[in-house]
Amino acid sequence: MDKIGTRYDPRNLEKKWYKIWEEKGHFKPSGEGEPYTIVIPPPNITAQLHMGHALNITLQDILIRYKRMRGYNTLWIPGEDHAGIATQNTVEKKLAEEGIHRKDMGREEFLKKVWDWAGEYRKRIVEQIKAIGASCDWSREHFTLDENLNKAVRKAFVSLYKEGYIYRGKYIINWCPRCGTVLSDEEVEHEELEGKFYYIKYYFSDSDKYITIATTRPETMLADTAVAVHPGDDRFKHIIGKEVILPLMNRKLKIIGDPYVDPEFGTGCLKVTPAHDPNDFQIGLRNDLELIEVIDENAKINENGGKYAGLDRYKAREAVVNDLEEKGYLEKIETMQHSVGKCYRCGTIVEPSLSDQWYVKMKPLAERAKLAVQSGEVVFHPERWEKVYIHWLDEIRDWCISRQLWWGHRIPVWYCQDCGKIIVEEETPEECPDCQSKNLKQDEDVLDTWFSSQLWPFTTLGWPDENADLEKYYPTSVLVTAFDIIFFWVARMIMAGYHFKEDKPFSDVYIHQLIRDRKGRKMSKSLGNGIDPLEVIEEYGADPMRFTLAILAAQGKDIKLDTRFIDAYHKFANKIWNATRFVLMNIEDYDGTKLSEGDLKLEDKWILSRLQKTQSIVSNAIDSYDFNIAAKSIYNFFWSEFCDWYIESVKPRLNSDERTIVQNVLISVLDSSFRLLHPFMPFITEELWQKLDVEDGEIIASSWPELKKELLDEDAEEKYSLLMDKVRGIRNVKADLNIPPTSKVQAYFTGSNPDNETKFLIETLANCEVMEFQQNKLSNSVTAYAEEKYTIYVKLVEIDVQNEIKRLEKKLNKSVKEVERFRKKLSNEQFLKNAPEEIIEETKEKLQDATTTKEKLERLIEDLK
RNA sequence: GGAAGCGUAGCUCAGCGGGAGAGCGCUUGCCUUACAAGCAAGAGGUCACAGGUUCGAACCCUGUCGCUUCCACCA
Repeated sequence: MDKIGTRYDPRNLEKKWYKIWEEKGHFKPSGEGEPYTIVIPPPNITAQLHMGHALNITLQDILIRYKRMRGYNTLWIPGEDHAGIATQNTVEKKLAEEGIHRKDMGREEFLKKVWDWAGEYRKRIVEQIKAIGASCDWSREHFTLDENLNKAVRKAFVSLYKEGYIYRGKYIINWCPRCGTVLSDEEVEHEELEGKFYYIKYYFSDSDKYITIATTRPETMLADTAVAVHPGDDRFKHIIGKEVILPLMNRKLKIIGDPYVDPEFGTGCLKVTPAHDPNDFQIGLRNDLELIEVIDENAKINENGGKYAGLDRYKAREAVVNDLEEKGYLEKIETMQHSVGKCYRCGTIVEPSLSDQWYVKMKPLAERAKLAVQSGEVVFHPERWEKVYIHWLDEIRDWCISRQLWWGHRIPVWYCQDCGKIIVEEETPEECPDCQSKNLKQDEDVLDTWFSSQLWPFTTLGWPDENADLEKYYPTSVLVTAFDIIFFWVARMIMAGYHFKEDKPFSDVYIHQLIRDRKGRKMSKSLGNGIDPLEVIEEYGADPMRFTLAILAAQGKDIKLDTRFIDAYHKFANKIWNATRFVLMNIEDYDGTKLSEGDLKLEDKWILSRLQKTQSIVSNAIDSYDFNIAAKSIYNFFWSEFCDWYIESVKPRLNSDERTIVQNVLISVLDSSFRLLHPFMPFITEELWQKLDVEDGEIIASSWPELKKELLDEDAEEKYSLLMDKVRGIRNVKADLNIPPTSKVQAYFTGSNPDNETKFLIETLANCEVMEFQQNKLSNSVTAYAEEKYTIYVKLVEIDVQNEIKRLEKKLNKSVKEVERFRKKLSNEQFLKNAPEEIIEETKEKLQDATTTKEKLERLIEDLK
């Protein structure tokens, strides 16, 4: 038997075991049993692994390891996401440091650079995922920009196009001037900011009267093509059809009536800028207004902006406001709160602009996805996220899928340069089918990253090729993710699953929390409040980190993480280590003799019964995604019941002829505990299980403990629990009287004398001598501890009688209150009439017990006095 | 403007109809030969507030206040 050190040191053992598991092929599906499949939410290659990933990966790994041990044919497919904008930004930034712009090097050269970079970072993030212990099948690793994914993306695009879901059109889009691309509505984050509300006079063309219009973006007035009022607004009805002169630009604007205008807001008059505001664009369509663009793709005023051309949008705002003021057009400026859209990748304020983009019609796809959740085909855990999901689907708008980037799946669309034909095909066309021209040009844009991500649950299984894997593992079992990507990803996967595979992509969606710092703030680089999982693993080990995350994974909305917690569960790992050390030291001579009927003592029956119950709780909890309950339950069982009570109970027997029996139970409980703990703490359990040497192979591939009903023993549990009370009673007296635990006291129990087994245990655990009961009286050498079922007299050398009276009176006080409460309850006729029989019985018993205790205490105090 | 979640011990949170729980922190006593990263014993709570339902409410309902978040085109 190998010896182990006194301290748990995760450093070497984690890397060692990960390598062995992988080499032995334990991460691959066994090929037998019912399939249980998870596809990993592919982390962005730009991301440094953070605690959110750690939580996400830990929970998936718990499920996979648990199911693997339960005999499922488990498959966990790993992979990474190419993260279009984020990656391109990162590489561009790097190039900028060398003074290079991507346009200088050209598309091909730039992409080569990105691929190099991506290769490096993919490796890095894979290493980080492995460090957490993720038991995924690396032979099936995928990348969202892989060739087979590209094939899938092209097929998806072309079929959606041919079925009429994909269209191209010129609409107002969210433009990020920093990233130089369009963003989908979901990629815009809104933030409430304090802004200014400018009131501007627009004079009528035929009089010296004017109307006042309020706006937060005066620079866009350069592109105004109308003024709108509500058609039912009595104040303005009569001016509809008249014209005003646009200040600074001296353009004539027609006043139109449009129901969009809210008479209550601002002045009730709205300047209409169809090319730079989504609502104004709609008004423009309804009223056939001219579109004038004044802001270019770099957020600068273009040549249509007259003297302001070339100015940045904010500089232009200043200039416009100055001029307005100077020329007397500015009535007043107020401050107001309004929400501003920002790019979710770089934080730049987005510019609504007119642009030609590709869209997916979402309404028809959303219907099926909605039904899936309403009918229970796909179930969210916790359930409340279903509302969020359904609501989004109800309000869904078309999805802008083109991006003006280079890093991504290029749109499979070609334009004939001669006849203008648009060709949408999976394979690059040779010539134009209409005019046979070979002068074709592929669309410059790429697809939104989420367009490929939505196909992830089946592209990772080989789609669009039909194959055995797809047949066997689709639909997958569960998707584990955080709520922040329900719209981006979860909903779209469900839509895509039904559309392309005619089946759901997964049965369950488990939504976990976001990790925040201990003050509840987002972890971010700029705040410097991040906790780096790799540093945590380095300092505490992956196992304690995993256990911490699992035990904190209750159903709230975020986890406020503090390294204090990790420290606590690091101590738990150390406890496991040392308990094992103790057992190993005591089983060196174990001869392999199995137990036979009748060998077991009370404490053996008790711990084995407790173990069965713990097993049930852990299994049920994992089955229902209650990771915290599972972790807590095994923690309590192991530390408190096994270490603090069982091991302590059993120490003397290890030096007796019962040694073999105890060895048996120790090994058996430890073995099962390791198995129950393995999904949570894979490394330490593997290491120690090997030392225990109960079975060949690795624990990762061993079986989950079966519930042994014959070991459930309510009698033993009750008896042992009473014994625990008695032990606590004696310890209590000793502690209250400052008697060192090492000093042995004599204890007498009222009622029947404890049997030998119990007597022995009490003596062991409370360090006392249990004496044959005799009629005691309290005195300056005898004190007592009273409970309803017994009284313990403790014999000592000398006692401070006054202190002792105080101590007992304090207890008495509690008893009196209890008696009162139960008595009152039982004298309530309504209670007796309505409460269930068993509750009434229970209450009666409680009153009886409390009364007994109270009377005993009164007598004891009387004795002392 | 809608919607959701949360307010329980000093801190972080669990419990979610029948005697207030955990970890950390705190107090006291212990180097009891697995572990001082430990053992034992404690102190500490009108379960945000106000109503209601119930024999009984931290738990269910309504409202109020506070914190957080999501959605929404109010210029």
